[in-house]
Amino acid sequence: MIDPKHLRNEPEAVAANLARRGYVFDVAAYRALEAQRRELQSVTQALQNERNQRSKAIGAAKQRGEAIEPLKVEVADLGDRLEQAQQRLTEVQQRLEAWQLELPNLLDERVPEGSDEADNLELRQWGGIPVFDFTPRDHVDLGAQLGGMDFEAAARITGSRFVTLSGDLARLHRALIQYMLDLHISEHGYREVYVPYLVNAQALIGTGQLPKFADDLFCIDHDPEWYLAPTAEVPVTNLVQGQIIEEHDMPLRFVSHTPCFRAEAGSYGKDTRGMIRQHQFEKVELVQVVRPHESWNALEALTGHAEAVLRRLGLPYRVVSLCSGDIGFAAARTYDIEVWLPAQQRYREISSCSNFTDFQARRLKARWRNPETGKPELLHTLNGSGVAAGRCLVAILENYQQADGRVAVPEVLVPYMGGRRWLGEGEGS
RNA sequence: GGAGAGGUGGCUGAGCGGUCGAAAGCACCCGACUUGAAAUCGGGUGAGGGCAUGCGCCCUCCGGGGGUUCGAAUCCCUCCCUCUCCGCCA
Repeated sequence: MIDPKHLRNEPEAVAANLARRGYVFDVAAYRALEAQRRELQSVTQALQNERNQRSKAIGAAKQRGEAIEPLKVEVADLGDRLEQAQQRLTEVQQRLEAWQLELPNLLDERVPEGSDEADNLELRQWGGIPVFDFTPRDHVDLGAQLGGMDFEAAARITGSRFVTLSGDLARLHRALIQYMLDLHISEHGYREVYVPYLVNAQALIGTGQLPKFADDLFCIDHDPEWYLAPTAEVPVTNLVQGQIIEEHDMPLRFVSHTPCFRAEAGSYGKDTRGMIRQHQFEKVELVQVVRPHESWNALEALTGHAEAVLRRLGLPYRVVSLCSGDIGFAAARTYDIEVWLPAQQRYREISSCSNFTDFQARRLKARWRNPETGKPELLHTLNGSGVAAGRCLVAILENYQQADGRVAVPEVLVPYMGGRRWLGEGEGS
């Protein structure tokens, strides 16, 4: 949520910022509603004040042993007037709040202008693009040849956009996750957390998935409604929901391995082949909870932590700064890390690292105690994939493939693979 | 699933329907004492919001929602959560 005070004081500035996203904020309509709110609130509070005074007077009179019936008659219609005013105020307040919950975060000024993916700004590349003396196969073909990647079985069990892995591939997938967790815990200072995969609406509102993006979520038939978490960002960031964090505990750095569930509504016909876009995938997520003044540095550090995974795995990648038209709802600034996929001859997103500034914190009522003021103040939240396991598996298969269909195991994963150096030979394949 | 207890400020914990936003303690801040610190003493200290934006005035908040009442932290209904015991169980 955008700071309501800022919204009130400078709606034009907010509108101008949001316009960069292509979001139209109707300042006049907002002003009108806000004026209504102000008027109704003043009236309501005046009535409440009167009620309080009268009630106190009645209480005092009663204690003096005076008759209170005449006093009660005087306030007979006060209750009705108050209730009416309150109802209208509540209605306007709810409309305002609903509106504010649908406003995306303000963009940082460094976010490049643009309308879509094509306008994202490349910041750096790492690793040479591999050259093959044969036509590289994609991960689906490789998986079929290696055995153990079965989309048909998953379709029987559930439907499209699911996969089953078995043997070496299942183990490699698990090895990746273990490796990433170990790296972030032992070298990057994160604390591992285990969290619920089913989350309630309030948690999703807190991080910004609701109310606007309900179509992207799987909802469970349960009262109250529960949703399958689309990313660990939701349960992990909500660890600080409603909390006041002491300064000496900050910054908080959490890493969590979870499955992620996405309805992928609106992506029909997109990436229908293979594991790139699934309803269910595994991810190792990095979340940071920081003091406001350090969040921009934290974004650089967090992105570096995600990059470290790809460097250690020897996977070529680039980092792009998402443009104003492509950046997510809650983010003030986002770096996407894109890994090279030889079969597609292009970079594909494997991590997305964002600074949400105080946008999520305001929705979450997540605060820290600022020692300079002694008061609880909104903190800043960040997160990034570190990294998506499914897509990383794809990248390893495609980048490490050999002419004969075997796949080399990245050096750092060998210990996690029981010493195995090759997929496609020996037991397990 | 069955039975019971409870959810109050940063924490612990009081609170006959009427100056209760809430006692007390802890923690914290300021001051005094002290060479300094500790201890002690005095004072202060919840959050969100509206109007004024000089001081200030006012509203809301005692798990969530609804109700009774002139008036609710206090009574009623309902939902959620926590704890204890029993049952079942990965």
